[in-house]
Amino acid sequence: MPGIRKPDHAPLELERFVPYQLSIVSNTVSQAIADDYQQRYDLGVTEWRVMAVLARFDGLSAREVAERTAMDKVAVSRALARLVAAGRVRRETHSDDKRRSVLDLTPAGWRIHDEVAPMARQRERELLGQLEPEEQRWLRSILDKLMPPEA
Amino acid sequence: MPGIRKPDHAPLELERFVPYQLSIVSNTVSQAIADDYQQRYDLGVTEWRVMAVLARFDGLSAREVAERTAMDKVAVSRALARLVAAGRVRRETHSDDKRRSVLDLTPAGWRIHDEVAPMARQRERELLGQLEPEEQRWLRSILDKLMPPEA
DNA sequence: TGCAAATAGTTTCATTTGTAACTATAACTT
DNA sequence: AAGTTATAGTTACAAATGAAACTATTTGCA
Repeated sequence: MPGIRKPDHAPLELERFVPYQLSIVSNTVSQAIADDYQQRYDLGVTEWRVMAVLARFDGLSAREVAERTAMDKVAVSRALARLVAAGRVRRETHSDDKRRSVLDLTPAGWRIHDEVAPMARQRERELLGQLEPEEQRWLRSILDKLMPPEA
Repeated sequence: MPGIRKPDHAPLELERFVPYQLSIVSNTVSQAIADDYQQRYDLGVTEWRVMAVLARFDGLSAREVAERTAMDKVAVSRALARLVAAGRVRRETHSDDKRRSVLDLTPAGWRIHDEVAPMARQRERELLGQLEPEEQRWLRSILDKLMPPEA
């Protein structure tokens, strides 16, 4: 039976500490989503995020993908290498600027996207389903406020 | 100028997708806290979490630490190895069950705890400070609801 | 023009992390 | 008591991640 500490050290109560709670909730739901597709499609979280932005915006460069996914350029480069090798993303070189790539989902990439996206949405529904409609609205507006400007 | 995709593929809008928002907000604030102490004390996030629970509950075993930090036992074992080597945690063997360890912060561990805990609290205040008091209450009660039962 | 600085992206290497296997001790079953 | 199963914790190996150096191209400017 462990003892409760004296209060003069003012220890943190992890389970009521908001950054800790955010981390647990975030990891739990992200893991649940990842479990849906990781093994099934041999697709990592970073790769899925890249596919998700390319589904919305085609012709992006790798740097633009990095901006929109809050990933760094090395992570994007590695994810793209795998996606291109797997035939899920097409990579061409920009005609005016030969440093830049021009990225698109291939038909195979679209097929995977169209299967994974509904699963991700379903998990989001399950998460929000634990809340009352009023709470769902508060959570959304609070997260909008807390999101860093760049992201 | 990238084009906007046709809607028939129903691409995910990452920046409004709640699991994604949670991940960004959580990583941003966790990183800010970690930046406060990582280099300064040569202390990783996992190590800090272990110290935080030992500050509240002394004499825990490694497994109990793992439960209370939502970390797996390997991560706890590694964090403890570093903490013990650095003289921040004392590890003894349980008298009745020689498999179990009995863990406590050392005076050096307490000194670090007493410096880091206020910094962490300050970062939490800064995060919540972006919100109205009403929003802060909603966020707290929503996170309480979303926290998985074990954690 | 020609040279320095900036940008896009990749590669390399070290560190971190995750999974599985392993050791040691204790608990359960008969 | 003997043998099986479960538990606590560590170790070993592979995969993921991060930081820095590197290549190629473009931009800024003297």
